[in-house]
Amino acid sequence: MHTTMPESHVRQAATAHDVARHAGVSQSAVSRAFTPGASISPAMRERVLAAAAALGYRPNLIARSLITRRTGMVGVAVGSLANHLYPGMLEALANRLQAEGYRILLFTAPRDGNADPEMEQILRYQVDAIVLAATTLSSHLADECSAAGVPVVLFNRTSSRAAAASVTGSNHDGAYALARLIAEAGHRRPAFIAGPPNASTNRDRQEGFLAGCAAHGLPAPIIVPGGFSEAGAIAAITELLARPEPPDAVFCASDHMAITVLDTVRHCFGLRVPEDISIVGFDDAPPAAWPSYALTTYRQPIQPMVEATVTLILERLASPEAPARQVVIPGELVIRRSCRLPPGVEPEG
Amino acid sequence: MHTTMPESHVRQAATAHDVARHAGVSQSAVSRAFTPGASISPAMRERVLAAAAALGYRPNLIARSLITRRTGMVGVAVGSLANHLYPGMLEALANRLQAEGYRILLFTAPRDGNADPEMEQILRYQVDAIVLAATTLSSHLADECSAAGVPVVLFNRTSSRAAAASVTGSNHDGAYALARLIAEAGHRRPAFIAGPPNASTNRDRQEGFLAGCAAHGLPAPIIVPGGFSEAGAIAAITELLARPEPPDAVFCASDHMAITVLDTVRHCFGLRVPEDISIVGFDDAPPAAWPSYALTTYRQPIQPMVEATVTLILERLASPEAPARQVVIPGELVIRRSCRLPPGVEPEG
DNA sequence: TTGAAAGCGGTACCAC
DNA sequence: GTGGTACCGCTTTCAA
Repeated sequence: MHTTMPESHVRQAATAHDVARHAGVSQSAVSRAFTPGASISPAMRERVLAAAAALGYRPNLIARSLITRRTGMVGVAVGSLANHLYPGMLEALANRLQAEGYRILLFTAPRDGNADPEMEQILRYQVDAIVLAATTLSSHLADECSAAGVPVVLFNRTSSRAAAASVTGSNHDGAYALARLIAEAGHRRPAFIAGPPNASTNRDRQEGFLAGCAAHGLPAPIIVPGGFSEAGAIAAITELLARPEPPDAVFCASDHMAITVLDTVRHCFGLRVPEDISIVGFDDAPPAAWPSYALTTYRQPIQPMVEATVTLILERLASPEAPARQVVIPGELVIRRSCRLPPGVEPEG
Repeated sequence: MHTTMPESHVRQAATAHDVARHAGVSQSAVSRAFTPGASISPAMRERVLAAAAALGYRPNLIARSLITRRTGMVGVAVGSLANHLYPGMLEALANRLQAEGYRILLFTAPRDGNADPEMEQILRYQVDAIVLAATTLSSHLADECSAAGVPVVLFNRTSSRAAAASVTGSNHDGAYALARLIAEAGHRRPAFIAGPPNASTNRDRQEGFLAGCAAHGLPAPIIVPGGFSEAGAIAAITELLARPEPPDAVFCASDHMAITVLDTVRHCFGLRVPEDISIVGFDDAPPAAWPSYALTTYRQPIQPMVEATVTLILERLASPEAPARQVVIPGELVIRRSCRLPPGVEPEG
């Protein structure tokens, strides 16, 4: 003999109304019981909570958002997760955002380019903010979001438009530092395997590298496109090594490409790194630290970058009228063993 | 003297009502214009669409979901993305789901164990379905979801409870096949570096490996816990190599651990692989194929697994009463160079 | 085909 | 502190 249904499958979910009836109180009271800091007596809250538990009630956050105008969802657009920098970033961002009471609505930019129709959807979901972490996404999209009044933070890229906030590593300075390291280690023929020309991240690294080479007495590097992809990187290094005067130091615009290049150089061309050729990357993605690679690179500190991203979001949510800030997180040179060392310098680890 | 605001920033987003007024029609008409297959004349639709474009109207999917009872969101819970199998899985799943008109609401299980409070949130968001891809999440959670009437699919794990659908690779058979390979290559002292004992995936692989060893004349393997983590894997291999009779073949319960073990064995202990010791893994995660590792492993085919996951979701959404299916996707042995070869067998690549 | 009106499940303001 | 009620933005009967 039982009074309440024995919780069978697929019952219609209990609503605040059901709970109110069950507890013999108003529906408003139910709402208050689930609103931290609302004006409600302990006795009442107790009573409501008991009824809620009995019915397996769960507040409908979607319905709530309709009136509060906050969904608690942050749209995150990522390109390929094949770049080893992004899985860690995504996980850290999700954790940090969860701690602030937000969840990630994830959008992946399809390979074949045009992500705009999908991005249109992201706005229809009334996300509270958007993080754009795909180098390939048009900045037109960022404008679209800003126009819709949704705060946008560009992660690991910038935009010429002032409306978008952004968080990046020190791309220019990092690449400059790598050029200097290469010069001081006595290399004479630098090369640069580039990412997509329209990616701000790639552009800044290229500029920094060229400036660094020039400043430290190196000739202008050979520049070959690699497109931030494995296939592109292989094609690029193959072309470089086919030259009559192959480079003695190669800077890859991302660790992802650098790892591929390292493997290719060693296992396809039988070269020793760094004795025959030095390879450096950018990011300090996890595999860069693996002993098999021991890649010399420039770190983009994920945790601080994520931290800054969340801060920017919260800032703009609090005061939408404030100007968008562009934050640059300083990185650091990580000297391992894939690049010849200048006199007196020791690798880490 | 203007009638409509000149679209400045942060205007309140236009609603269907605004569009209706602007077009001089009813709000219902606006709704119909944006509902494929609704009963509306071309002229009317045209008129509404024009007004919508003029106001920058975007249908509010959240409000819609309140009445349709479909949010178009699928909750996905992942553990650490450090396991290289998951980023690819997540990307593939997001793409596939997007093609079906669904987006991913992402939840990450915090390191320190208890994910239940966060999981409670996932249900409050009224997701249409849930994918559990974290080995560490309690299956109690899966029950919770089923009880709430939300279809659940376990990815890369199973549960003893019948309520949850699941998709896994052929863990038992794969591990069995690896044991056979090890035996036929002439090894005599097998070891197993295990994952968490309560993970179904680990359990199945262990059972398969033990069975395979027994069936092919090998002694029972030494079993050491590795916890699916890098630190655990290092501790495990260190312990194994300190034994008076160290193993000559080590099966790691995941590629993630196998990669770490390979690096440790080579760079910390100065051993040659596979001449001094054979290492095999499970998953065929991307780094397994990198030339520096050339890891012999058993493939879990991500694409078919994701496909099956989406199919299961769609199935259960269409007929909630149908029994939950447990799908096993067959894998295949991937023979590379981290394990000694049986006579006559050639590595791939 | 079209418009009016009743909700969907909550929150917030209003008196009491 | 509590209950009543308007309303968030949309879909969906129901008549016209």
